[in-house]
Amino acid sequence: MARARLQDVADRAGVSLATASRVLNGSARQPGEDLVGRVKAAAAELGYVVNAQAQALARARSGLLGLVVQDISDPYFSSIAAGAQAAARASGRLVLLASTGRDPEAEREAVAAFAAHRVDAVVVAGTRWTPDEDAALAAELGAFVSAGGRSVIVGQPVGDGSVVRPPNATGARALAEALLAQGQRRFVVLGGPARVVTSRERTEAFAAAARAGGGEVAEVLVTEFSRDGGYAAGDDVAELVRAEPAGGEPLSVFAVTDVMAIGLIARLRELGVEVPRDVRVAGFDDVPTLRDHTPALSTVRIPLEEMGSLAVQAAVGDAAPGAVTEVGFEVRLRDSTR
Amino acid sequence: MARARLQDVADRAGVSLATASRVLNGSARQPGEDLVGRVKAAAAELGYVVNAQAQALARARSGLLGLVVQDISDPYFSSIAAGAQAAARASGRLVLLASTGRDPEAEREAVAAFAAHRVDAVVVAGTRWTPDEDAALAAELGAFVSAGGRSVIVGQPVGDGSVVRPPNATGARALAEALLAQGQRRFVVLGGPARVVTSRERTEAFAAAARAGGGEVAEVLVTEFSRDGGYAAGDDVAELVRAEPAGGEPLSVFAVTDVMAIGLIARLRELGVEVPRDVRVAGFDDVPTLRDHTPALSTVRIPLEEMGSLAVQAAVGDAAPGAVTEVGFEVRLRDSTR
DNA sequence: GACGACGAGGAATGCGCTTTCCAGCCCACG
DNA sequence: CGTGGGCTGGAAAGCGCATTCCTCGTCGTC
Repeated sequence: MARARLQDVADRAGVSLATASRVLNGSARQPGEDLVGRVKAAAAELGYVVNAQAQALARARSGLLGLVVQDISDPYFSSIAAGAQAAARASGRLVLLASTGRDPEAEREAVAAFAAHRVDAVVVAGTRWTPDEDAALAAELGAFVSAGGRSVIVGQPVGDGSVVRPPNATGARALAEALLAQGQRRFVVLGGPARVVTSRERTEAFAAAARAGGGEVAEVLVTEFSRDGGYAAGDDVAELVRAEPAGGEPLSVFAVTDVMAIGLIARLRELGVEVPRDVRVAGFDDVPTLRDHTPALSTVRIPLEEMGSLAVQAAVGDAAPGAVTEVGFEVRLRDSTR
Repeated sequence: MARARLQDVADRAGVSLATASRVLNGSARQPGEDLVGRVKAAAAELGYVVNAQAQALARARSGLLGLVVQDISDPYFSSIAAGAQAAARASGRLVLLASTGRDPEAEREAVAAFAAHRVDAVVVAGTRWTPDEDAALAAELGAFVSAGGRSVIVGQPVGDGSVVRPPNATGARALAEALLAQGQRRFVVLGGPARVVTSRERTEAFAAAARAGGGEVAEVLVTEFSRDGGYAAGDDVAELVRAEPAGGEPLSVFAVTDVMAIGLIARLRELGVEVPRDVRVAGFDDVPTLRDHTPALSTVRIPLEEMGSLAVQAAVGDAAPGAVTEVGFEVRLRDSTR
């Protein structure tokens, strides 16, 4: 059966199209009670389902929210997505999702596709790259915004638009200080490539704070920004550990994300290096799925769901565009750095 | 600046609306070379971005795909979503995401909202509940399908529409057989409430196979269908373990999902019950994020991303609606059942 | 009792695009 | 040289809805 149109409902109820529209789709002006009843009954009988596309066209707003993340299967992003989705629903909007596989060009394409669908706002979550690689995205977002859209970045700012800022520097600094307070002095930082801004921010802040507090950063290891990167770095870390004078304080490794820390620990275990006995390891993010890892991972908790939710609120609320929201964090020292 | 319309492009290029449309939006009929050039140039100069809403209205297809999952932050669903999103992109479609928090009514609402947005197809992922609770969803899907949409379920069939079937029964059976083959005989099953069909399917198949193979199912524990449920059941399991005669074969627990198994193991550890020394634990799903858990979890791997991708292909491809795709699985015996 | 204000319902316009249908042209062929 | 077929570009009719006017009826007021 073909879909009923609003006109069909109006005909069946014996009213005009305008009246039916006012009854069914939330107009400020409500017709008389009898008409309302007739229209609603007719709509129910016909199984009328409003066409949101047509509505969007007529109203010039789609009720859609674009969310682009770098990898939806990564718990970091899926947590953000959960928060964003919930907030979007609360605001009566639907979420258009794009998962880009960490490809800057795919990010740009996603924003372009969202713009074509006339989303009310777009939220881009994920670390930034080099200015060059970000340029295309910035341009696309700029075009979108200057055409009347709103954009919010979760991560490092790119172009204009609001930003929800993860506490990379402050969190990494606080973590360093907490480890120093425990008496740890010799550190290794395990980061991703320099072009990954999140990695760079955490690395630099941690290293600076460690040195400022009297610690030493023995090495900054660079690997892939992923679990497998952490795993791959296991051999290098094991070597560093073995080169340490026996009997001293164990080395402390700060892996710039939890998943890298997890991969690292897995490889170390295979190599017979025990955490925290032989080397301590801390991560960053406190992703929920890894809560039950052994040894329990010391890390910096950041409120991922809240970040998603804040981003959406900034995107659809009446907050001034261009606002920067820095969220809180909490250092969690657990067994992996005992 | 207001958005340029196709009409503006046509005017600037000195051609008709029809010609501009044919040039820019993939018509079979392409105008002469000079016109094509002029139109493209005009579009570029104006920064023209097609309005997909209007296109959808005129073409009567939206290029949208609705995906409803029960909890996007759960790695089970985020993996499915990753596969679905990738397949959707490959087919040139955008994904509308709804995460329902395991609320059947929210599932129904999501499908209704998708129907309003005239998605080409909707994919519903997640376990089913009781027939009563599923009725509303079934009706909503039925209406959507009879209005010309397509629907695919990942999980247990509800209403008509195609199904991508996780190998719950066959997988659980195979796991039981594998454990029996290792010489294990005494089992406990840790499942969710009976209304959670996925839990029921796995529980029943496992128990039947265990008994058929000469094993004994000492108990079927019921808890929440989540990590916390597994955690909460830890005390009961610990008690069962302590009640065992010393020196015998350790008990084997089959938790119907990995996350439940993880929660269970976490609680057992707190209680001083070691896995696998004091009790063995197996899970189901083999979610990627838990790959590095200790002890490594014995489980049944199911191809989550592939399931998402298959569902989308069934939804947008020309496969016969109503098809049932059962995916494969692989029993993975690891340390937790040694 | 007449006039004006107000409110309720309906006709019509437009949102931005696709797609028929038409008219005009050029070429080939008889 | 005339006619028909095949193209090409354009005009126009929707797609399904929101919303602005407009009209008409009703009630209140003087």
